Amino acid sequence: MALDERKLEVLRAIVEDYVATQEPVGSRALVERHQLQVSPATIRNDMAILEDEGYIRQPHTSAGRVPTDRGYRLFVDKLSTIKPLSPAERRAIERFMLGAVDLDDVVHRTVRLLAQLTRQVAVVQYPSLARSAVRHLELIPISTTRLMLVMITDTGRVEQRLVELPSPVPDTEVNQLRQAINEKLDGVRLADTPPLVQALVDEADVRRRAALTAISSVLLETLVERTDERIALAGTANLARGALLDFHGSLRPILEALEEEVVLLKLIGSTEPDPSVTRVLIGDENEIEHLRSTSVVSTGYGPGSTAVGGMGVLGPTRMDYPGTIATVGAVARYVGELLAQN
Amino acid sequence: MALDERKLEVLRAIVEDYVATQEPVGSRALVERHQLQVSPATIRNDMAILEDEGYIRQPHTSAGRVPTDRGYRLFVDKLSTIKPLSPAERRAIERFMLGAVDLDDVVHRTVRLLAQLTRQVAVVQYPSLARSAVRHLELIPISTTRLMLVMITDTGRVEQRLVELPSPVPDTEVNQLRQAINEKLDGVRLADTPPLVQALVDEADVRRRAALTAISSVLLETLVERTDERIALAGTANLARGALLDFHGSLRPILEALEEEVVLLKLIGSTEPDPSVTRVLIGDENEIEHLRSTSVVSTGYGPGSTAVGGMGVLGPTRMDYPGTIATVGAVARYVGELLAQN
DNA sequence: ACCTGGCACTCACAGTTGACGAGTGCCAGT
DNA sequence: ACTGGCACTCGTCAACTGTGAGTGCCAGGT
Repeated sequence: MALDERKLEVLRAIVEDYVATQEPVGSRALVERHQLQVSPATIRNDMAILEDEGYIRQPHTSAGRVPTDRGYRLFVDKLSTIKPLSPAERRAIERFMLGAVDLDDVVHRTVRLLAQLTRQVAVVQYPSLARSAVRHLELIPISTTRLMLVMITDTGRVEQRLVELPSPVPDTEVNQLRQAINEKLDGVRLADTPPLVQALVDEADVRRRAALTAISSVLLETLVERTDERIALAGTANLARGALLDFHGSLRPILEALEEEVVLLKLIGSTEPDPSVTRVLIGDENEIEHLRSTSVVSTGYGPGSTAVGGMGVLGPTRMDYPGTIATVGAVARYVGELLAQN
Repeated sequence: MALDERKLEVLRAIVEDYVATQEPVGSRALVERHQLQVSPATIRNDMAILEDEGYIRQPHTSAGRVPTDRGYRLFVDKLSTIKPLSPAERRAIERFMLGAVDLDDVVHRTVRLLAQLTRQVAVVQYPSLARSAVRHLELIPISTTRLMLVMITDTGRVEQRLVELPSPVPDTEVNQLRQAINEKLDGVRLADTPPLVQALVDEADVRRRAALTAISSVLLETLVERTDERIALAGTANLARGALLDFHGSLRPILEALEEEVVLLKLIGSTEPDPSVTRVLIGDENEIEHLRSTSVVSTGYGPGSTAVGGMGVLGPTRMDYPGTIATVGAVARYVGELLAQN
């Protein structure tokens, strides 16, 4: 069932007006605000068809029309052109990100920037450990039977764990362990480390074996197996803006969902390896029940052409899709470049 | 103006009932639910006096009475006894905190635990760098002109910064630098490091001076001067629970205030060095304008008898003060013990 | 085949009214 | 010093009404 040119134009007009005004839009208002060269009655007929097809609906008789999730989907896929960022926005991105001192700082600034630019809730996943490679492993003696294991990845993440040694190990021995471990693991992607770590333990002479076993179990258990994904969140206050209309008043379930890191990861964690793709999930399409009244725009980011993490924003289905998509994409690209510089 | 015994009892009853039911409480309900051996009319007289003194007020004529901020203050200071935690709660604390792998994990678990137990918004400050001491400084060569500076503190915080060297430095030299720095700074409280760092630079022979200058400036600028306080937040969904009644509907300003780390630090950042003191800020007493309709219960925590950071919860002025105070105190003590073990 | 003006119809919304009841303050009596 | 009684206030709720926006449909025009 193909919709003719004008009906599509009507749908676009409805989406744009509704997003802007937040009020159901009627046939008269439509012909007035857009240059549709026909009468309201004609538009009404088109609207009736659009409603039959499920693209728009009436909140109640004698109200204007509102886009359905399906309508937004068609709009996003076929009717919208991506808005280029304004120079002011470009400058905002650079100014905001300048002077970040470490990865934590980068992630925090990014998430706040996104929230501010889109005026929505922003989510940024830290570079995934699973997709990072080891840059360096450091062993720092804390006492004779305790080591601090510090792992630095190529994406700038630094993780540290305390290792309890079964028996005292002298400093010189620690140095040798460090060297051995680094020789084996340097540059290896975390997901590929398990067999190498195992080999390290197996090949070690008896003297070192106990210590290496302790270290390797900490390494494998808390850094490799437990996919320790971290998340930063900002802009929840933006949810409260149109809460009454957008979420019929109850922010609670949404705020609750946002506190579950697992949920957030599902939303923006990129299964998509290509960071140049931006995904849009509209209302219903969302798997998480409590977020059925929201839309999510997300993408991956990374120093090269493969994503190491995801980021995105979440807002009411009634959102400015073209603008949001452009902003999320631009910020992700910028962060990717920033990461590439280290 | 001293209030006699019964009037205080009436105030306590009003606070308790109002906190429980969230509805203005009238004289009849009061005599029915509490064993005040007098008639409603008598209570009404007492109430009139309590109202004159500013401890309670009427939302409108012909409604019951509601405590004022001043009334809550009197209640907290004089009328409430601290509820001991239930065994279930004690067990919850232990179960929840067990198996934390690093400081990040401890802080995250703590803040979620607090939010869950009190059913309010919880805030936890990371151990303040300013109050921590250096346990170890590590220099990790990334390339010949780049070092990763990793600082580990006695409170378990690990911070890392990239240092750009003006000229290449060989690995052996890096080892000597590391040793020199650690000898000088090990165990020193961060606040006391600047003169020592300066001395290090001054005493260094010319060969090392350039590298040391680079390192010291990163150290001083981003770790010592910039009081890099970090904060974890959880339980914002709890705000939405009674939002309509407690905050006349607008969560927005509160959520906004909670996104400002500076604001949160003011709230719970302990100026109080003694972690056994629990502070309560009620409504008006709060400095931050947008949080005038909330109360904050906070305390310091630390491995010993001085606080290294603060934690607390924020909720509507109508909150269960005795329970909240007890919970915050218990969690803070538990975390303190946990930190002492490292 | 498509568009248009006209018209009857629907229905949310806002404002009004009145009954109800919770709660008070006051006073006279014990 | 407390109590019962009583008049009074005022918010809440439900029922009712008028208004206007917006629709669907139809008959007529191009």
